[in-house]
Amino acid sequence: MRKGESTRALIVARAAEVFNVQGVGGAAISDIMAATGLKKGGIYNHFASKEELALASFEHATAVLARRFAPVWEEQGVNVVRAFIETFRGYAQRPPLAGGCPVLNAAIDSDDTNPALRARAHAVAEEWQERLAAVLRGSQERGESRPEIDAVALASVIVASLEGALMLTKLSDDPQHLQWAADHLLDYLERAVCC
Amino acid sequence: MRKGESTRALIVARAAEVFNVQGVGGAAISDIMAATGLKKGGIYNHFASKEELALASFEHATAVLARRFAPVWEEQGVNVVRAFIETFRGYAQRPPLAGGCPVLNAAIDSDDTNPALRARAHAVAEEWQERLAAVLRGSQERGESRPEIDAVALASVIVASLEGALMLTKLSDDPQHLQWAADHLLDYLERAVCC
Amino acid sequence: MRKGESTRALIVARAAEVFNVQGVGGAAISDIMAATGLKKGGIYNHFASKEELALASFEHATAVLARRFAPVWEEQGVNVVRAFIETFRGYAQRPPLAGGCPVLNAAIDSDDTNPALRARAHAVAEEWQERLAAVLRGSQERGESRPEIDAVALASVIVASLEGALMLTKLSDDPQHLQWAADHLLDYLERAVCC
Amino acid sequence: MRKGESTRALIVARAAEVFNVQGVGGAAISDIMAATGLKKGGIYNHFASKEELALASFEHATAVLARRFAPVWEEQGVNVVRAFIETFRGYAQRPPLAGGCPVLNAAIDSDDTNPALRARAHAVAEEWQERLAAVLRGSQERGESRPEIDAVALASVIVASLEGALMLTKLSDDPQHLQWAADHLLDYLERAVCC
DNA sequence: ACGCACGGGACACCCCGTTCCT
DNA sequence: AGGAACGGGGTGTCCCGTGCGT
Repeated sequence: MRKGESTRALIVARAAEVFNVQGVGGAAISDIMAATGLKKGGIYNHFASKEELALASFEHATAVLARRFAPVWEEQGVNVVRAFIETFRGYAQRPPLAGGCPVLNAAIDSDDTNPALRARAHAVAEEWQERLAAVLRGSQERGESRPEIDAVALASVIVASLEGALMLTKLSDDPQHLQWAADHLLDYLERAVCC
Repeated sequence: MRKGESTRALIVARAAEVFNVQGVGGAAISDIMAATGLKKGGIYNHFASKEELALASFEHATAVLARRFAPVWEEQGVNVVRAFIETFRGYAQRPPLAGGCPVLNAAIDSDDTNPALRARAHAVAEEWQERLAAVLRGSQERGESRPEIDAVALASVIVASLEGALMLTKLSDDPQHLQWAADHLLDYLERAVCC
Repeated sequence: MRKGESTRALIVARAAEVFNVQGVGGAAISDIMAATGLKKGGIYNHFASKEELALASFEHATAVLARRFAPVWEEQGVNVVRAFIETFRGYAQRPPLAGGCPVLNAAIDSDDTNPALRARAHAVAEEWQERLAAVLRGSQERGESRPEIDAVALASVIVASLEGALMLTKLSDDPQHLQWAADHLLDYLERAVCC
Repeated sequence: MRKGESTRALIVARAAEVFNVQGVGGAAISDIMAATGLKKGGIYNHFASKEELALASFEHATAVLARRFAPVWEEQGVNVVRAFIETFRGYAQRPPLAGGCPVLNAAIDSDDTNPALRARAHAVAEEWQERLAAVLRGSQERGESRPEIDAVALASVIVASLEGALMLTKLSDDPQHLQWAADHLLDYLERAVCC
């Protein structure tokens, strides 16, 4: 790897956390400077603007998320859903990124500004739901799950519950909300699966 | 009401929406000026600082929320929970405030800055959960609900699911997520209640 | 005078010296900040850009020059020329502006950039020459000076000699060059006048 | 001449013009790059810093001047002075260096910065005056010139007049000023010489 | 009570000089 | 010798909060 690329990777990695904690609008380049140890010139050598850096940083954040969730999609059948829930539960002890779930943050943080960033967050959330829905539908087709359940709806509920619990956990600084949500979803899943 | 007070009320009402949409840090006084038609002097006559205005605005936002939820707490027994869920479902068509749920926004928007604002949002979320938990516990004590359910946990799950669904709705601009979450919770509730 | 106007006048007065010493391109806004005690916002409140400030500053510089030279034009006949030379000679002890003659500086400093500034400097130099030439021509018409002398040329020589001597004085830090030039011109004038 | 030396000579020659036109502070390395066709690394291979390049460039500029003035000092007696004036007059049609007289430019351009450059310019101006003064003194000693004239002062006046006229010519883009100054000096010289 | 101008401060982006690596 | 990379400074803009005038 060339010198510049490793520097660029460093910037992106640090900036991803800074942006995730402070928001894109709330973070100044000086914060990125402090986090990376580089000066302004060194940062603007790799990115034309703050927005470009923000986009690359979010891309990095989603890549970190993807790496965390990679084992989830390796599971078989409904175990995918269980692994997804457990992985989310792990956010409490071992967050993939400082500042919480980047999807949640990006959804709220960027209102109208940064439509690109918002689109990326949307894409990640959609991918999660689609994958979960596909697994649930497959389970139904194999007769392992109750057919009257709306797979798409359940996938949405799973993601929503976990993200919402993450928010409550962040707000109250109490990881219990995440545990409750995970337990609730697993419990609900048991009844939906067994037939 | 004196002249000044009505002006103050106007400022707070408009500022609440502006802050809810753009965030406290992202909103400039000039935005408040545009929203109220007043000039800077007119605003700073009523509030010492932007932060003070933000606090008063959030107070206003919670008051609006409280008014919206007032009928909920008038219900009897578990109907309180059902009414709570339905009220949340109504967010999609008729949001109490432009920009979405102020609790959700405040939870994400204010990371470390504005600890007072964060505390207020936390208090609202806690109040919701405590009231729902109390209702559920009362229902259990009266033998109307299954005793093995953790009332506090369920209250947390309800709030988390709805707030999370609100986030997904905002992210995808699709109110369906909220519907799914509400349906799911009502469905779950039915099974918990009937015995 | 309103508050802002006095501030503006202060900025212009200080900036005129800074620009005259360091040149427009060589002077940073931070130098103006240090010279005025104001911060950047306070300066840019009064001027849209550095160039606009530079123009206003040069306008101030020419006004200072005009005030210094005002008594010169009050003189009668060829005494105007003598007074002009003596006033220039006074530059050595009491420069009208720190950094030397703004006309000389502007002529060299602004090569292609700042054509407006260059035009102003040109106008001042032209005015001097025209006034001197008019005086000399009047003297010739009254028969007080030798008619074979080219008034326009002599006016040019006077200004050129004094500005050039000013340059040598600046370069060698020796006011003698200015004295020599003044003495030479006065001596030459004597022979041209008496007939 | 080795390859590197010819490159160095090319850089110096081009840079001398760039610096003479834009000033040392006003010229960027990128301007030198554009003028030479070299890249930054190619330039910094030969010069440790911009200032060192500026100094070498000014040295080159003075060498060009010296070559132009070499025939002047070959003349006999007061003809040296006449040749000096005529050579200066030739500046208008055939400037030795783009951007005007480097002595004049250096005197104004470098205020405090680049004291070395200033010293070089001073040395050139002094050398001119001393040589002219020596010639004039020699003429007086030989009884060819009026003894009451201050040779040193006249030398200063000659240089000052010509440099000042050069400035006016540059400012007004009219070579006439230079002609007038030359004519005036020659005319004055005639009267000083004849006895 | 409200408008406006003013000043302080921070920030994004740009450009330049210099060094290092190739 | 080329070119990327980095440090530093500079410009213009925005915003917050204050004070004066109305």
